[in-house]
Amino acid sequence: MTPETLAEKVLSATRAAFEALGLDGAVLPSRTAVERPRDPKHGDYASNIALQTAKKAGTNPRALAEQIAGILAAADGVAKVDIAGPGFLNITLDAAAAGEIAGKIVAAGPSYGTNGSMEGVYANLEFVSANPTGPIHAGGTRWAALGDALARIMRASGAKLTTEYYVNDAGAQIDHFASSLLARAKGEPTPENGYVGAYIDEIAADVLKRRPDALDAPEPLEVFRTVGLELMLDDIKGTLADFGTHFDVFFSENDLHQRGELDAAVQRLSELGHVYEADGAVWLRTTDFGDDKDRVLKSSKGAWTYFAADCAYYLDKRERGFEKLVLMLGADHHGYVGRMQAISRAFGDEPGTLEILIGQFVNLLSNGEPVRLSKRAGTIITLNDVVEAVGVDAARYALTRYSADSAIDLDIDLWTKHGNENPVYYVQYAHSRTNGIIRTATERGVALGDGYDASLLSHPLETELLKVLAEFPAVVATAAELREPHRIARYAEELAGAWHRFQSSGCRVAPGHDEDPTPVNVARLWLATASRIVFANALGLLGVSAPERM
RNA sequence: GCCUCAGUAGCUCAGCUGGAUAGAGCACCGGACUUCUAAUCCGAUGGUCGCAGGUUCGAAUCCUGCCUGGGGCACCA
Repeated sequence: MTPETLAEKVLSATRAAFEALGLDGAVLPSRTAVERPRDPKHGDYASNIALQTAKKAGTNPRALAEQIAGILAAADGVAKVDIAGPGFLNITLDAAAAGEIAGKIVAAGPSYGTNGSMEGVYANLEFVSANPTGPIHAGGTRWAALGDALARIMRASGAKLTTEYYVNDAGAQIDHFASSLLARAKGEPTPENGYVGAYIDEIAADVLKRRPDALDAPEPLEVFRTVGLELMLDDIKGTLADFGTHFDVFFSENDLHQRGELDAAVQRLSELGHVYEADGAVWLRTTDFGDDKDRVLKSSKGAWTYFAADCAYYLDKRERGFEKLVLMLGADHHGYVGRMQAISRAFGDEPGTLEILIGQFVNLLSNGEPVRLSKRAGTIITLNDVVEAVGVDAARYALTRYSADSAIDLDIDLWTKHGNENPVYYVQYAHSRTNGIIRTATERGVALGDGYDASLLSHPLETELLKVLAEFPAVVATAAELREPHRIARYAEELAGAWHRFQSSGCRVAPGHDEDPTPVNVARLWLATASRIVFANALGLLGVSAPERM
């Protein structure tokens, strides 16, 4: 029995109890959940529904719990229901009912963990969106890992999602980028506000390789702008692809300008009555929507601001049909939240249409000291530096196992260790060990066959492992709802612990060398196979590999 | 000054949409490999959940104020 099924039984038992006691069923929630108690003495699952509803219904939690327990105890698969403390229901399942979950997981395979919590949500998830004037830095690396994992998790929860990278290929920064390239190509010093680093020299050289005539062209700067941008963007795309992060759309800001979408967006905002002119500039009255000051759309010099492009981009996304726009930004951009939300409201959208996730910074540590300089970029640590230091798997795992709200110190020494102090190895090793055990059991004649006797999975550590396995779909759903990929990593670590404990307990999956397989071996092979599936699925949601052998 | 994130074991962090005796890894101490991967496991030690109030049957979790640290407050991009 899955926790979800049990929760439904708890709810229907509660409904029946309300009826029996003549209480008003209107106070009951439409759904409830059971939790896995920390203390095994409290049964397999616990429900606090009596505590949550008794007061509203005007009765005593304990009395209500008594009534629910009586009804629930008679349900299929429920062995025992105890009442504890102020009114907790402690539920123990039949071993067979608990053991069924292994079969369900094996049957579901790669789809185990998918759930419908975001079914029908048509969403756009934008992340990284680093300026194409240089390599992706450490902060962007975090969003690359986190955003990609979140995309996988939301899709596993049924969302119809497009991932998107906004390319700021218009404006002054690109001008500085182009003039920096041109200067280096001519062997001149980098101009003021220019970009420096080995990559500028490389790209300048590559532009010349592709366009040997670049310096003699009628407008050399334009050649360096166009070709340089393309090369830089290709470099970024390649880096992201190597990192396992996929974007459905790379959206060009320049296209917005070319298509006249800024004028159209501002026109629309103007019609809605939120635009005014003052001091020679054109403003959006964002203060009507909670921003702390109004924002300029067009400067007194007649140039569109970046903010005007933001408005156009927002409108473009909405006109492409997305109902929910999720935007991941670094903590250095949190000041943008107010004005971005104001754009959404100014266009008449409901609160919640635009959702902005703010993530804190990443520091790279080596020997306990912050690493500050990048080999290639010269100034700041890049995604490639991080991957070079710890590898893709460790980097992705390290960047997704912490809440985005926490600033993290990524310690190179820790994340390259081969031991259980390194969480990614701990989890990957558990997977490969599971795989090895299945391999050995298979060699010794154990096969899944047509089925297994679920009641044989009754050892306390088997029961515990089954409960952890059963939790996975709910963990995925919660991670999707709260946009918190780190829950998947933490869950994987918990599962690894449960698995290692099970297999260290003397509960053997494979028979001894000269022994014939028993029904217990078969049942455990189902359990091991289910475990392997969940490890692989959990790591898959994080974009981390699940090695067969280590 | 305002906004925002964080403050939980010696260290790094979970837990925070209110629930039972606050957890994990590391570190330290003591154990377990003729047996499916010891890259593992078991046990012990370790806590005024930053401080002070409040809300209630119940607060690490919600509210208010304060303290400390990170980040941010452009007609830049």
